[in-house]
This record gives sequence, C-alpha cells and structure tokens, in this order.
Amino acid sequence: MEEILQKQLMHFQKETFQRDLLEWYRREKRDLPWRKDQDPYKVWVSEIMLQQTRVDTVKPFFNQFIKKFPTIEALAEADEEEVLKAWEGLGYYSRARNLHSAVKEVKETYGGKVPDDPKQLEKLKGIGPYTKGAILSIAYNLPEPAVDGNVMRVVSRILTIWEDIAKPKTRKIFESVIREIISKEHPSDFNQALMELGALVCTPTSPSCLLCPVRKHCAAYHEGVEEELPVKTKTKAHRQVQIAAAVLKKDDFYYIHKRPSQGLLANLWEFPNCETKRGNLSQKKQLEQFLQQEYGIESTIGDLAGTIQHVFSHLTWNISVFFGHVKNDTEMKEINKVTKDEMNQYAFPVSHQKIFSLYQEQS
DNA sequence: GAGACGTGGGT
DNA sequence: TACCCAAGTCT
Repeated sequence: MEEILQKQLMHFQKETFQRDLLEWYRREKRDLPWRKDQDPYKVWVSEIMLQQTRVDTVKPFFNQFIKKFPTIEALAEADEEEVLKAWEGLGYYSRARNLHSAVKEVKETYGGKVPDDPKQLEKLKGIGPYTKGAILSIAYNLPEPAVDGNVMRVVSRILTIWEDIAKPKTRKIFESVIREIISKEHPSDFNQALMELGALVCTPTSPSCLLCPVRKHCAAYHEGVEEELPVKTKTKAHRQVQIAAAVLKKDDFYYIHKRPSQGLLANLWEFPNCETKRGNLSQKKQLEQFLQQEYGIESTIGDLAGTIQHVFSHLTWNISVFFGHVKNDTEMKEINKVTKDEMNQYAFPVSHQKIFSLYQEQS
C-alpha cells in the first residue's frame, strides 16, 4: 500500500468509525428480499443480480427467481432455457449462464453446499473478487473485503484516495484498506453498511454529507472535495450499427433464431435480422437477400414498419423493422417456427420484445 | 489491460 | 438530448 495511505490509516479512528457506521446501518438499512436470512445460495443469487444493476430493478427478478428455483438443487436441475427466461430483461445474460453452471458445479463437487473457502469460491464461474468477498462476509460472516463501486467511492472520499477507480489494479488498494478497517466482530454488517451508505448517502453526485453518520471521519468532507472524488477516467464513445429485422409469419407460425452461444446476448432468441450497409441496395433488399442466403427463406418483405433503438454499454443498434410473409421455407435452416403462445417460453432481448409489440400494434 | 457485456433511471 | 451511472466478470 502507498506510504501516505499507511500514515493516514495510523491516525484513523477505526473503532469509532466502525461504531458510527454500524449504528447507522442497523437503524437505517433497507428491508430487502435477500436480507430475510443468510442462506448462502440466496446471498449468491442476489450478489450476481446486483452486479452493475440497481436494487429496485433486481427486487422483482430476485423474488421470482427464488420462487422458481428455491435451492441449489432446483437451479442445478433446471434447463438453461428456463434459467435464461427467468433472467429475461435483467441484462448481462452471461451472469445467468455462469451462475447456472457454477451451481451445478457446487452440487457435484461440494455436495450442494456453497464453499466458505476463498480459493474454492473464486474458481466458480461468474464469481470474481467482489462476489467472493460478498459471499464470505455476508453469508459466512468472515472478515473479507467486498470492494464494489460503492465501497471505492465511499472509501476514496473518507481517506481522499486519488487513484483512478476505472483502472483494474486500483481495486487492490481498496481491498488493503478494508482489511485494515473492517470490523472483525461484524464483517457482514460492516461491508453491507459501506455499500448501503454509498447507495443512500454517499452518492456519486451531490452526496448528503449533512446526513452522513461518518462525516466526522471523512477527509474529503473536511477538505470540501467530496464532489471531486472518486477519480474516474472517461470511457470512449461507442459505435453505431444499422440493423434490419423481420417479423415473418406464415399461417400461425413466427420465425425466430437462436443467437450464438458466445458474445452479445448469447443464447437468446431474436427475429431474423442483419447488419445493413449504406449503398445502392435498400435495407429491404439487403434483408431479403440475407434471409435467402443465411436461412434459406424466400420471403416478401413489406415497407418499413418502424424503428427501434437498442443502446448497449459499448454500441447502439438502430433497428429498422419490417414485416413479411414467407413464400417458401423448404430449404430453411437455423430457424425455429413457433406460435405466438410458444414464444413465451423463449428469452428475447428487450429490443426484440419491442419489435414484437410493434408488430402486434400494427396488425 | 482494454474492451465486451444489458438495461433502465437520473440529471 | 446525451451523457453517466449501478452491489463486476470474463477474455
């Protein structure tokens, strides 16, 4: 750890800080579905869902997921299709596939008990340094750091740490700090209190310092630089992609395609679509050619029915939506034909749910 | 280490 | 409107 930081920590009132923080947490903590007990499986599921995702978004997904898969065994025995369906709309779908895979691993290798050993935990798919620490501290009350964005923001302010939190190696500095200041008696509450403080009081913009239970310990508050911290370098602008998508119908059947098992929206279902390029060929023509060449579908495509934008972290799809009729599918491949009712069993990305809504509005 | 990987909400 | 963000992990 940095020498300056070491010196600062020597003067830090660790015991009173812990007491002030824990007292506030026990008074103010939110009543959340995953705080009803300390079942390691539920802690695990909640921590995966909460990655890069707001509490209010997670709540309904967590309740429904636990109802459907109440135990390790129940989830281990489920089909991936079912698990993805339960995750539909939550985003970052590799989390669902990794969780499913890791739960099967726990059932087979550890007899269905979530490991309380850091070395075993970090081998499981989808469990990185943060989630490992969260499970160890929250489910097993072990004094391990669980450093997420909240903790880096809160701690960077309290100790005026000016390292760039966008850089991966910066997390290690915060883990060292937490090992120094964590409550050995109440590591679970301590870690959760730090995150709760970040969510409710020590917010990214306009933090409520006057309501903060630990402001007397906060160097950034005393120096008036709380808005300058944490330091986080900008991310670059993302790229735009033009897409043409088709809702194809023949008799009572719709045509859907399963995305590849790797990459963006892996293993989710979608309406047939392709990236289009600006040029002499219209989007409609490019789409018809694609459907013929890629999927062996002869179709008649109508005029542009509408557009839908799908913004990801790293790119944007600008989707032109077309409706069409299939003339001949005897040579068809890589496509499932399903009725409207059957479609409910398949997980679609939000943009493709919108595509179908558009279709239903117009027919 | 930088970029991929979703979605919805806040300013 | 156009960012930025929210309990990160994988490649």
